[in-house]
Amino acid sequence: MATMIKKIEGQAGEGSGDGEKRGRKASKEVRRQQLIEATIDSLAKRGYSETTMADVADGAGLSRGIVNFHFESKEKLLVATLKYMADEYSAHWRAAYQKAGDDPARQLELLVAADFDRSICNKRKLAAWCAFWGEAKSRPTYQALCGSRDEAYQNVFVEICARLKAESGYAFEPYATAVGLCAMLEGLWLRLMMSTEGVTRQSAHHAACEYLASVFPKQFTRASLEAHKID
Amino acid sequence: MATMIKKIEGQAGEGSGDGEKRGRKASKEVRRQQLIEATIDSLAKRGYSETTMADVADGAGLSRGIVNFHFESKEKLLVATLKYMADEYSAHWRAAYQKAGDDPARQLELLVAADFDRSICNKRKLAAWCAFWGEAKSRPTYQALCGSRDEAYQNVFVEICARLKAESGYAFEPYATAVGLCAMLEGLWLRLMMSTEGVTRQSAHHAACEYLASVFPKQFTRASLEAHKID
DNA sequence: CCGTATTGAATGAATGTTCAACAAACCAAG
DNA sequence: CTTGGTTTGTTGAACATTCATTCAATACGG
Repeated sequence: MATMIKKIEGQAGEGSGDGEKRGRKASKEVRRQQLIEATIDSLAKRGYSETTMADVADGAGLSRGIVNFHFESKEKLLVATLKYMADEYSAHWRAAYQKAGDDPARQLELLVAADFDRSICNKRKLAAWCAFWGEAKSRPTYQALCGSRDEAYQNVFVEICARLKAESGYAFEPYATAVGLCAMLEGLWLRLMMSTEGVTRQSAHHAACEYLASVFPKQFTRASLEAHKID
Repeated sequence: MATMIKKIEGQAGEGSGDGEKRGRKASKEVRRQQLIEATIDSLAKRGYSETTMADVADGAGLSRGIVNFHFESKEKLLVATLKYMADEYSAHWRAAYQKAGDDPARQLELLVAADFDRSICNKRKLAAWCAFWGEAKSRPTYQALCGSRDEAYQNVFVEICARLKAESGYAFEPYATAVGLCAMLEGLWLRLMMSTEGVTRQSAHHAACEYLASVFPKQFTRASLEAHKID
């Protein structure tokens, strides 16, 4: 934690050259970041309904009233936390998508692998996501932020499926197939979070690869997917 | 609601012939049922964190203190509610499984269809499930009840996949394929609950069928699955 | 010194739980 | 079929607790 703060302070320091209140403002951002991380911790450890302002403050090693200073209310804190996670997730899969170049098969493989990357697919983050999902139905703000993830994400998969069908003459419907794939990825996340044992990041990724090999046999063999395992 | 109560009272009356305190005991069960239904309503409408004892009591049209009489505490009420839903779900898929006979392909088709049946796959129940999922990580009791659903359920799918592989010579791994399929079904539920529009029970079921047709081409054609659509 | 970040105690609202009083069902006796 | 007493279900107000929010006082960088 301390390391991360140092790094961010460093970045802010080097980043923009406007002096004056930069130090202050950077510190302010550091605090927000710090409190958001503590919020994710609390969500993962205690669940949404038992996450309290006091617990967040304690987790960040700060005093009780601090959260209402940096965020206006508990509601705002939670929205900021969800937004933070949504942005992080979005940036992560877009990076993988870009790295894959123009080959749809490679795009698919990297996008699927990205979903099981350590940096975003760990018990802590998964638990936090699930906590928000559980409340999303009754809160339009959460629903919008959780849903926006899918909007663009799913469209990319639809496009990839359509291209693979065109180039290899598959019989499937691109849209329905893409929806099913996205659902499977989310479902595997759910399982990773739920089951105490038996399911690991590796085995979940393996199940997804099994799907790729079955549905897109012209592009993927089980041997080739095996070779590109995640860590 | 009133209709349901009548029916249950009637069943209890006809059912067992031990007189004495039977009428009372039936009424007690009716109250529990009524309160559990009100709890599901509240979970769906307000979410887990905003579900209060007062709201449950109001929803059932009863007084405030009644819940602590029939259930010992809020915690116990919620556990009973989850158990109720888990039992209902279990009974539902087991019925479909039994109805399918011994043909693995038919078992698969009916099990998948059962997951999108109106009686269990509706916004109200889905929202309640998701509310519990969101809290499952931090509560061993919830985790056990949510997980027990999968235990037996998933094993059935593994068995079916193994038999289909043996009889038709597929290349997939039965276990990984079954895990992926179960995950997809859960993920589709999640999507049904999340997205305000665009996803319906029918389209979700369609996506699952698309998966069946892609992974088990020897057993399913898109045309045949189309013929057995759900209502 | 000025202004800003931070503290921690005080406050008030929300909520789960308890309980004494009340109502209704039940049963036995007249 | 009444009657009276007993058990059981129900009510709603009182209580205690938890928790988000507020704010006056304080520390500290510029």
